Amino acid sequence: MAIVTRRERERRAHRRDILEAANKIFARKGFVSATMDEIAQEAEFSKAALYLYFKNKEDLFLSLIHEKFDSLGEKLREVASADASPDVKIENLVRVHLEAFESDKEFFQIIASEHPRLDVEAGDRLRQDMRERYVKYIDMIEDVMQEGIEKGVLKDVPPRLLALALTGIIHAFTAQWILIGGEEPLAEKGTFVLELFFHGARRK
Amino acid sequence: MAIVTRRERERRAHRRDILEAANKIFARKGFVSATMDEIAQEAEFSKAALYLYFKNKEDLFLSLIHEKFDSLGEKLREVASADASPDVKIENLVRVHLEAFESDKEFFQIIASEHPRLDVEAGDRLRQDMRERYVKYIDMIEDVMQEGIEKGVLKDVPPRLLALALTGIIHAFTAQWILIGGEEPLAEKGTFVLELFFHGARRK
Amino acid sequence: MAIVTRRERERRAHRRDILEAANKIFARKGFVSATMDEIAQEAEFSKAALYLYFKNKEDLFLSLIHEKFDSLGEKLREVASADASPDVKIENLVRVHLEAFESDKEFFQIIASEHPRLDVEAGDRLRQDMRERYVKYIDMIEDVMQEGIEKGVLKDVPPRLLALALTGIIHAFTAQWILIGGEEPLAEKGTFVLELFFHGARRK
Amino acid sequence: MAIVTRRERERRAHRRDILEAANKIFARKGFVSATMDEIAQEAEFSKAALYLYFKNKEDLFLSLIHEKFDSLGEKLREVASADASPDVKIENLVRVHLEAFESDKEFFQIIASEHPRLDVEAGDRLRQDMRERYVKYIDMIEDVMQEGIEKGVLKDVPPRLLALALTGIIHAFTAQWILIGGEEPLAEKGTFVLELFFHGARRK
DNA sequence: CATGAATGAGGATTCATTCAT
DNA sequence: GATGAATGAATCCTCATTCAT
Repeated sequence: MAIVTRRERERRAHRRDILEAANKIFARKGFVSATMDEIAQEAEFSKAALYLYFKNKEDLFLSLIHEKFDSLGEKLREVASADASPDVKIENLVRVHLEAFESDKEFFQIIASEHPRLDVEAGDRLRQDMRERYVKYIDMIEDVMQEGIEKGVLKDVPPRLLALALTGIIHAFTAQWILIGGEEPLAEKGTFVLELFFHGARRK
Repeated sequence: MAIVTRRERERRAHRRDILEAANKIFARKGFVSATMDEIAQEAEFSKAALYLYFKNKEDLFLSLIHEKFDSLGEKLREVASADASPDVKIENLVRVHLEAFESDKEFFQIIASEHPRLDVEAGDRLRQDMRERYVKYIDMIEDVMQEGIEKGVLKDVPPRLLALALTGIIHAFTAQWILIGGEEPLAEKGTFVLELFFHGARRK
Repeated sequence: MAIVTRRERERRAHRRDILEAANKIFARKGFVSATMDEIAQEAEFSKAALYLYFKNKEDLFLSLIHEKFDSLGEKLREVASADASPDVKIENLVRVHLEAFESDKEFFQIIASEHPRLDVEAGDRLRQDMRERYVKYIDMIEDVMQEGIEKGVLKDVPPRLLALALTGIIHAFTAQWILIGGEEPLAEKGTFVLELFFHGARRK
Repeated sequence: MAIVTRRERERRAHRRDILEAANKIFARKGFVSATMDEIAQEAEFSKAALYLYFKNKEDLFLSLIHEKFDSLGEKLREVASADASPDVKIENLVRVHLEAFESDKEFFQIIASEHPRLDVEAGDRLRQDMRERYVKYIDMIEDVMQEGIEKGVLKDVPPRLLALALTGIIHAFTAQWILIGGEEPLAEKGTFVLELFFHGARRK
């Protein structure tokens, strides 16, 4: 059992406050346009204080990405490794996704906007890092698809393509949902996503 | 008979050169991080020269967006208004999309990355403008879906959701394709996209 | 009892240093030609530091104008509202003026050179602001003239014209004084100014 | 009799057009802020054309100053060297001044605003040059004052101071006149200027 | 003679980051 | 640990001036 001093507790709380502020600002402006000044203001700390908790702007950004991404990853992993049929797993996958998006709209805006530039301009840690996370995330979904194929639930096509298709649909819905203000419950769209993914759009 | 002097011809060519350079740099760095200096270098012009052709950085960016977006829009409009069954139209929609992405990888990277921040931080022309284009683009696809529903080809569900699903799949495939380097022909994925969109992933 | 921390004291001192440097440079080059770089250099600060104390170049300039102008205005107001005959008031007016010019040669060079363009190209705060100050300044002198007329000391002519004439003479003397290097004491010219203003140049 | 070809005539006309445009723009913006582009636009010539008629911006400005200043100087010289009493000469001096100001409001705005910076930042021709003109101008007026003193019309005080006082009054009136829009006839103020200069403001 | 096009040399402003207190 | 203050390194944009046609 870890002993956590008051000092340590406070430290963590402050760190969290800063991350939350960063989340808001990065979502609003994107990585480049967001300024440390703004984030400090939002966090109600001095600019210099940010540097006590994070090495630099990139580190702050990355920490944010890691934390949130890991949290989603954790949930997905649970779903994927659960003892359930592929059907149920996929259903849960979608649900967890939509719930995550809904509860953290701001963060996923960041992801959506910063992701595409990742492969180019490689070299710096940031890009490399985000890319890896993303790949791992798709990999995990691919695994579920693979299992679905093996168990005869899904068509025998490249499972990566299935993973991409599913996440593509989810992301498109989410993007649209953000675009229209993110008010109505997103989770409700789950059944539609699944219906479409499983059976397609053509009338039988 | 349009009289085009050599002067005018050169002017247009230079404008085009700059746009192309901008395309490359914006795709690589995003709007904010791209610098006029870099673009000038890429275009083999002086920085000041850029300002002879475009009012400022935003104008340059917007001109780029307009031009390319309009070109895709034009092609989609042709497909949508052609005298063909919804099936064929959707097939063509996908094909045109993938072709466009393939032939202009760099540009669509820009779109993908700049779009998400558009609704936030709105106010300036740039955001407003891009947002409008995007909505118009989805609208057009929605119309095709609507027609498909009316003609009994597609399930009777909100056509906008169908439009989002289709573009979501396409974008996911494209993003992945870009991620892995954009080498293998993207167009080949068309049949898979259609199969998935029409019939879903479940084995019958 | 005002509590002034060392921090605060230093801040004010630095602000003052920058204003003084700005005074010098603006006087030498005029508002447009003066560069923030030069001012920073003169103030022995980094260029960026200037922006910690003033919003921008215009703000720096305006702050300078305000401060000095207000100081002169204050002195003139004292003179004007004193309990004294118009004769004495006018005498004091001239004296205060010449003293102010003499002790702040550089600043009044700025005024002289930036003022004329104020009415044209109006619109931005700077112009508007300087113009208002100037009008208020002439107004105050006009009031003294008005009083002189009412008390039968001055001829019954439009008091504004008298105000203009007096300041005109003063400014001409000052300009000349600056032109020849501003070395000999300017205050000595006071009696001559008064003699001329009161009795004119014609031999009796 | 000089033979003036059409070529030559046109050249001069163009030169004049440019000078006039420059007059307008310099008056509006001051030397530094005025741009060659604006002047070209106003003159309805290409920017490059300006350089066919004037070596550079400074040369254009100086040419303008010279021309106008010389014209005023010429008139003043005529007045000064006329066969008339000092009284009449001074009267004419004032009249010519006010007429000149009135007919060339824009130009004298330039003078008023650019003059003060002339003595500092010396070295470049421009400053040097304008300064000389100005001194010569005051000198000429001083000569008339000197003559007035010698003929017993004016008080025996340093004639330069008298010259400064007279021009000071005139300039103050003019500045005010410009400030209020320069509409009402300025020349009417002549008698007031003279009355004040000769007899002062005190009631007898 | 005239001009459209091009550019080098700045200049204002911003911002991540460092330090002394 | 926290912060106010300071700065170097960009970055956008402007403008006088030159040149090929």
